[in-house]
Amino acid sequence: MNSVKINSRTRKPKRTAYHHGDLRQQLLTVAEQIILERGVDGFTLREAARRAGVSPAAPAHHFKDAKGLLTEVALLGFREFGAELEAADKAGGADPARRLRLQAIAYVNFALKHPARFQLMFRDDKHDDANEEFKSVAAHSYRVLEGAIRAASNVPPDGELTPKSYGLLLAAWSMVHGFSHLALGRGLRGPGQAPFTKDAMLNSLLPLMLEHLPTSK
Amino acid sequence: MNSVKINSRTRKPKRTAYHHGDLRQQLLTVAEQIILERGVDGFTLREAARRAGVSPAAPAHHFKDAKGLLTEVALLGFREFGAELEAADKAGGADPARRLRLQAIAYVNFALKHPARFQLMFRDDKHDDANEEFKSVAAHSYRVLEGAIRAASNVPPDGELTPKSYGLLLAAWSMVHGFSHLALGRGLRGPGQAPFTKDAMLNSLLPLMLEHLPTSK
DNA sequence: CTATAATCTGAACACTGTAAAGATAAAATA
DNA sequence: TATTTTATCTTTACAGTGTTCAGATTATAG
Repeated sequence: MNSVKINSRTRKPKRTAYHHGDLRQQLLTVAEQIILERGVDGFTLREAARRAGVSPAAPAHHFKDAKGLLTEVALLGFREFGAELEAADKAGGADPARRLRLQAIAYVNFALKHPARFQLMFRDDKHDDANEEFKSVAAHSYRVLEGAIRAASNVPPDGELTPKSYGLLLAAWSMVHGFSHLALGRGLRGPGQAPFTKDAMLNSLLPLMLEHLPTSK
Repeated sequence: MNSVKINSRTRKPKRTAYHHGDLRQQLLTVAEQIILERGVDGFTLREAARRAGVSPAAPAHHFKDAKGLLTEVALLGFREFGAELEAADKAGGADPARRLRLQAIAYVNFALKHPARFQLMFRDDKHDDANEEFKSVAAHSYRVLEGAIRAASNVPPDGELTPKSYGLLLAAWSMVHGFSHLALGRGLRGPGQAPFTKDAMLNSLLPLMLEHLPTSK
């Protein structure tokens, strides 16, 4: 018969070996599944341990505590988020308004595609303040946005943002961020109180709103 | 000497009477204090009971569960919120752009003055979906904004919003909502990573952003 | 004055995060 | 290879949580 690789850990098998072998990574994986299924606040460390097939105390050897684990998940989220913003920015070519618009779409697109991850990323109370890498990765996403604003406002990369350009940045950021939050909540309702589909929000509502995305100098 | 009213319940006295007398109201009061001190997720029902000087099981006689209590707090928040939006709207007189701008300021002002309450109000997972009164009160705030949008877009009170006017509504709402969220988080930082004061956010940053608040038809 | 209903307590249960001490196995060293 | 060291995981335990249930107490209605 097929000889099966001993200790092949694909899903969540009842582990036979005393050592897991890949616990750190698997905890990150199941943590993401849990917050997707149960929401950010539905996450529990014990449930994560359970899904990874280890005891409740095992995660402590890989993460300081529950917050530490979630910070790491949020960090990974910001990595992907920043990369997608950057890709959108590049796709905008030399047109500042287009760069900004494509970034805005990428922003909301990410939020709708990874709702739990996105919500976690902006839930400060679930992050470990002391994690410098997290702060650095999060700051990178900010700088991608700032780049497009600079281009739109003719502010050189080294100089400080002018008040006016900072106002533009705040307006654009707040707009996409607020829309993402509203879209992920229960507040946005269509006619007859029916909730919008994600598709409708992304392809109908968002374009309507982006008509009002400021791009001026 | 001064005769003291027996059982005068001003703060959190060790209650002598078996019945509290005003438990429902006091639970609402201490709940608001708790989320202010410890954040929305720092709230526990047992702590609320402790502060009210009753047993952990007592709140169940006035609220279905912890969610029920928080829903009530959020409801009261929306009452005040709606009233402040309405006042701002009225103060705008006959000028639609001014009505919108004053509402925007009132929106952010409320968020910064009552951070915990505001965050609770928009944390769907902490609300009881079945509470019709909550939904109704929350919807009222929405309609205040909608009113100003109608005025700005020349849409009569009975007709449906046009796509364009709905885009305007989404843009304005998202902008103030997103700004409020960012302002209450740890994301917004000034030069040298120093956090902005609430005063700076309200009186410097917000006006800068509102330069880009759309008001067109 | 009595019966009923509202209100609150105490004890219990099933959870939670995390700490401490010990078991196991892998890796490093001799 | 044999032994020590280190990393990883388990077991046990503790304090805290929300909520339920049976009973105690008091207010209210009849």
